[in-house]
This record gives sequence, structure tokens and C-alpha cells, in this order.
Amino acid sequence: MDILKITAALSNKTRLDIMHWLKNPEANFSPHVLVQGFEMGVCVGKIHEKTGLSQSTTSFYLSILQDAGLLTATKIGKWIYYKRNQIAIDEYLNHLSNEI
Amino acid sequence: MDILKITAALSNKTRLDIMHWLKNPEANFSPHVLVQGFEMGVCVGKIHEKTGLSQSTTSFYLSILQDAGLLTATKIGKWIYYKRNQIAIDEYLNHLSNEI
DNA sequence: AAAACATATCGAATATTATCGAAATGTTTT
DNA sequence: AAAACATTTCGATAATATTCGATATGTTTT
Repeated sequence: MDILKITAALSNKTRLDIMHWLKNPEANFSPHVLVQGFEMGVCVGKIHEKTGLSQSTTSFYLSILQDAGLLTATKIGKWIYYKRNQIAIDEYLNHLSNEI
Repeated sequence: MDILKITAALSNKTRLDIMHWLKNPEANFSPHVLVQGFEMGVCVGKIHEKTGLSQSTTSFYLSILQDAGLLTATKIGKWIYYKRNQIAIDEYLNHLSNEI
């Protein structure tokens, strides 16, 4: 639980947006073709569509959020589905409120 | 309440430390000569002593925290006392927990 | 009014981050 | 096994952050 790494990961508009979008995937993303619902997360391509940045930058940002522990990834076939790590998020918010 | 500006202000070890030190000034700073207690905050010089950075960098970092709304400043004589803006901090933590 | 002091601002060097297009990797389909 | 596809990694460049010493500003003391 690296509070500074997490805070840095969140100090970018697009990455903050991604966290927010993933909070309510039904409202923010069109359905996947092969997977129904968003139980396992949202694939990179759909997230990319919304960022307005290049695919490589989007992928890089997802790796930053994952590395910080805020997202987890599941690979299925060609796709990698990212979803929120709610436990880590809650833990971060608790630590932060004690730290600052 | 610029959530991104605040998060960026907090994504630096020294600035996070400063916020933390100011949470409990009695435990982290020696008393002021002219002012008793830390009701109005802690002067720049005392914060500078603890950062291990130059005076100019410390002052700059305090301005970043102030600009983000996390600290407020009071000038008395030669000294400027910085203290936590607890209302803004609480507001930030609330917004953040809704945002991410 | 000059000296001493606390803090802020400026200008510059260095480090880190943002961002892209191209290439690599791995999977599925043909 | 080749083509197509999703994603990551790489290499490069531009933008931003870190950090300093020097200087400026404002206050108090002598």
C-alpha cells in the first residue's frame, strides 16, 4: 500500500476519469460482444474509445493504475478486462484520511 | 475545489509529510518564541528545518499546498504561519471517495 | 537609516511525466 | 501457417515538476 504511488496515479485527469467510469460500467461503456455484463471488468479497447488518447497511452495509464493496485486485470482470449480493486481503494481512502 | 490540483499537491513525499506534521504540531515542532501554541499554525522556518530541502523549495511547496486550498497562511510580524484547512481537507476526502 | 531576519520570487539545471507512432507479443480466426 | 486483432512495450520528443542558489520584499531591531 504505497500511498504516494497511488496518489501519483490519481493525479492525472484521464486516469481519474478511468477510475470514475469503471465505477459504473453499465452507464459508461457499451456491452462487450463475447462477455455479458461487466463482472470481470471492461476491455482496453472500450476504455481507449473514451479517453481520446492513443491506444498505447491508454494501455500505459491502465498499467499505472494496476501497478498502484487500484485496478486488477483478467485476460480472456484476446482481451484484457480491467476492473476496480475496491478493497485497495477503500484502504487507500482510509490511509489517506489518517495521513493528511 | 479542484480535486486534480489537490491530488497533484499531495503526490509528493515532502508535501505529504508537511500535511502530516501539521496534523500534530506539538509533536513535530519546537515551540515558537513569540507565539505560544500552534493555534495559528507553524512558521516556515520550522517547517523548513524538517524538510531537508532548501528554504526556497520549502516555501514553494507551502505555496502549492496553499494554492490547492489545503493550507492557510497568517502573517504576523516577520513570520508567516501555515496551518491545515481542515474543512477543505474533509471536503476533498469526501469528493475523492465519490470520484474514484 | 542601516543591519538583521523571515519569507517569497526568479532563473536555471536536472529529473520525471505525458504522449505518440511503430514494433513486438500473444490470441483467435481463416 | 498466415492473417487479423487486442494489447503491451519501446524509443523519441515535448511538457511539467523538482530543486537549487541568488535576489527581492517586507518587517523588526539597532
